[in-house]
Amino acid sequence: MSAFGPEASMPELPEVETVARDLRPRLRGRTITAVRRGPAGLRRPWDRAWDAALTGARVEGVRRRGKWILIDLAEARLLRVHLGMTGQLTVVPANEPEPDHLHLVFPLDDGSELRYRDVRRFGSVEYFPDRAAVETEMNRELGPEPFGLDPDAFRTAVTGTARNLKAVLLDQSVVAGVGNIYADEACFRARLHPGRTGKSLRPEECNRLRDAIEAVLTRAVASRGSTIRDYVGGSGLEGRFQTEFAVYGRTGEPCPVCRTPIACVRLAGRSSHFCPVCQPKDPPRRATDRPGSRSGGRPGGRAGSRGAGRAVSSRAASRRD
DNA sequence: CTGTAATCCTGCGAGC
DNA sequence: TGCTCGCAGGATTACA
Repeated sequence: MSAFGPEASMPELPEVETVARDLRPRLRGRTITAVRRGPAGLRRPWDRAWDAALTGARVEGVRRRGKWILIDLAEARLLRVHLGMTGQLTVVPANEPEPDHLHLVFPLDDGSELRYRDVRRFGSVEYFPDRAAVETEMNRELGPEPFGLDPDAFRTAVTGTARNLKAVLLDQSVVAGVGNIYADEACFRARLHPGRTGKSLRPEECNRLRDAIEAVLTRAVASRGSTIRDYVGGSGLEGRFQTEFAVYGRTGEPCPVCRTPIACVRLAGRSSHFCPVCQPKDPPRRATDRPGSRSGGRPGGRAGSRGAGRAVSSRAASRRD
């Protein structure tokens, strides 16, 4: 592992879930007593009025949605955090020495404090006075959580686009929480080339992908996510899933299944790792396939072509009113 | 519609 | 030793 920065945790769903779980018992029931800010701004600018709004706010709970951490505050208010690439959200004793790149500190009523540190400042911390309004907006932009995905809806979303699988998996409106690492790992587990187009997948391949996403993320959550270099979760413990990477960051190393060197190409603007043998680019044709068996009569589900102005895009498939 | 690339940002390692 | 450069990438935006 040489090409990764020192803070590179690349927080995807498993890492964010780990942080949320670590923070939950440390934050629940606590009251924020002040707000301190560092000089550097984050992705979304901090509103000075939030200082007063947060002071005295009691924390009711900590949740995760996609890659977002949601800190529920009393009176239906919300603190929303995105870790970006290098964000770290921790609760530590207030007398703990402050590290560099510390951007936000929320002292708590028990002598500890919630800290947001972020070297590359791709992350964000935002306050919302109306929790329900934010959730409505998030549910409009985010697809379903990747656990217990409805196979039919997932198949519709995947086969309804000409984009490649890597782009589809990174699209948070299709499935929420998948990032570059777990997209590659899921494609490997499903034995699908990440450059395959969504609409080229047969139903059985869609189901394989669906199952692979869930399996990879479940295992990663159980391992407390992946630690690349010295990333730590909200409690200071390291993740272990990086030792289970089959393809990610393993360019040139042997495929764990067939020993073929892992390849790396750029897809959707991201480095994409795969086994050229286990994940063939061309859709496999089975000997048992009857020639000419799939002809007419597509089930009439016409999802596209909505004339309205808004860009509904692929989101329509997984959206529910 | 799809893809590509730039944007934000810092640290690291390769190369000179 | 010390410099530049490319790269890492989540989300967003502009453009081909």
